[in-house]
Order: sequence, then structure tokens, then C-alpha cells
Amino acid sequence: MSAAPASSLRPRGTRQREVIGRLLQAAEGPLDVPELHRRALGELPKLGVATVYRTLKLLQEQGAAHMVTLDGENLYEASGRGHHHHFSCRACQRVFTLHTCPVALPAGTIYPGGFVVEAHEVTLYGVCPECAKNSL
Amino acid sequence: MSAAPASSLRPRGTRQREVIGRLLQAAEGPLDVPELHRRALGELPKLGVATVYRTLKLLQEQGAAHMVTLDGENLYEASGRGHHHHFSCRACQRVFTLHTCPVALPAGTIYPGGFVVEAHEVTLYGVCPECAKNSL
DNA sequence: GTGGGTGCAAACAATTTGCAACAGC
DNA sequence: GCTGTTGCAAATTGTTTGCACCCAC
Repeated sequence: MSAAPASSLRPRGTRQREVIGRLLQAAEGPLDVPELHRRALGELPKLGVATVYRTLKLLQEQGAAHMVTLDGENLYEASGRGHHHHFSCRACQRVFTLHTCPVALPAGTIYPGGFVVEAHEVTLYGVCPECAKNSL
Repeated sequence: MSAAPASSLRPRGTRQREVIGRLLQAAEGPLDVPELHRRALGELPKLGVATVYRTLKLLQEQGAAHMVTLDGENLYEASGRGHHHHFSCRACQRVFTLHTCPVALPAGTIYPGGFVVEAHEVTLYGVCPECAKNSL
């Protein structure tokens, strides 16, 4: 292991971390690593995938980003943009972010059977507005 | 490609498919590939992982099984056991099957924004009844 | 100046595929 | 017997790690 700074050390501010973090923030939805890397290459032509992975791991440890898995594919998105869920369009394959939540399960809710709910994740599958229109 | 039978051909009934399918049906919850393989080895000592993967793909194409991803890990479960969701216990790591659904989104529902919902998936995270009791 | 960070390539892990032997139908 | 299926190993794909050089502090 060479990266992983001990918790007592503060990570340095580097250009690659700044760029990767910013791109994640600016993204319309969760991105997969190849896509994130591709976008970052625009500003840092020498950037290696390894750095993308290392930075994502760092961001996750800091709670600034997190991973979502959709259809077996790992995607990353910036945290702190409020409670939301995802919609996966089976026509165009894109993943959208939904800001309305279809469940009422505040943390601490006791679910039937005695399950203490601390968080929930919802993914909707179907056809996005755009594709629905095109298939009419 | 050597497996993937054309849609016009019906898959043969082999012992490995029977066993894998039966184990999936009998499972208490979704299983990962190594675990499914391990269980199957009890009846088919020569079974290779490749066959497990190939059979799972076949079962998924037939709609008899499907994959769920939890915490980045791919698990498989038999279909047709009714609408249900999953609960992941952060204490014991186990995955439970929940038979009550916290959302009201029948297929065909139009979600705010114009998203046509065909299916949904919900995963709850927290502490299972057993672990909750032990931590009191 | 020094220790963490980065790029690159090799190492790993998970899943897929080629191929010859084998088994349903 | 013909054709799909399996086991094994090699090949892929996605992700992590070792290491020498570089840069933020």
C-alpha cells in the first residue's frame, strides 16, 4: 500500500484531486470510472486511472463521494446534495437523479419484523421522458 | 462464444442446471457465486465456477433468476417468489428478504418529471432484529 | 527538504471464453 | 449420432498495488 494517508495526516491539495472532485460535483448524475477519467483527461492529459480510483477512495473516506451500483456497474457521485434516488432508463441506458422520494422511512424507523432502518436506497427502472417521447 | 443457445433451441436439462436452480430456490436469501458454487460442490464435486456463471446467465435470460448488488457485491436469487426487497445488516453483514414494500409504485406509474416507472428496487440498511437485541 | 501523491506497469480478482471431451434427447 | 454442455485453462475486464520520480507544504 502506498497511498492511504493515516487519519492524522491531512491529504494534500493537488490539481488532480481538485479536478476529479469538481467534475464529480458538476456531473448530471453518477459517473462510472472510465467516463470520469475521460472527462478529467481534458484538463490533465497525463492522468492515470489509478489516480482516479485512489482519489475516489479518498473522497469516499472523507464522505465527500459514494458509490452506487446499477445493473452491476459501479458509479460514483458527490455526496451532500441531499436525499435523492436514481432512475435507470432501459432505452438510453442513462441514469438520472430523482429529487422526490417515494418512501417514508426516516432513520430510526422500525420495519415490520424488528429491522432498525438507518438508511434506504431506491432505484426506479423504466423509460425516461425523452425516450418515452421518441417511442410514441 | 460457445454456450448461449439461440432462442429457438431449448436448453437441455442437465444435472448441474437442476442442482444450481434448486439451490437457488432453496436459499434463505440471495447468494454470491462462491457460496453457490460451494454448496453445489456437495452434490457435484467436479462442478466448475464457469458453469455456475453460465447457468446463472441462462437462468437470468429465462427470467428464472436475477442479480442484486449489495455493497458492491453481486448476489443472485431465484425469481418468482413475489415482490420483495432487501435489508442489509451493517452489524452481521447478512442480507434479509423483506416481504413488505414501502413504496406504492405500480408498473406504469408516471413519476414526477415524466419518468415511466416499470419496476423499482428498494434496499434498506440498518441493524437486523437479532443484532439490535445483542447490542442493547 | 521531506513525505505524501502521481504515472506507469505489474499484480489481482471477478467473470468470460476457447476447446476437446462428454452427455442429453 | 448430432448438438448443446461441461471442465479446465487461458483470456478479459475492472480495480489495486509497487516503485521511482515529482510536487505541495
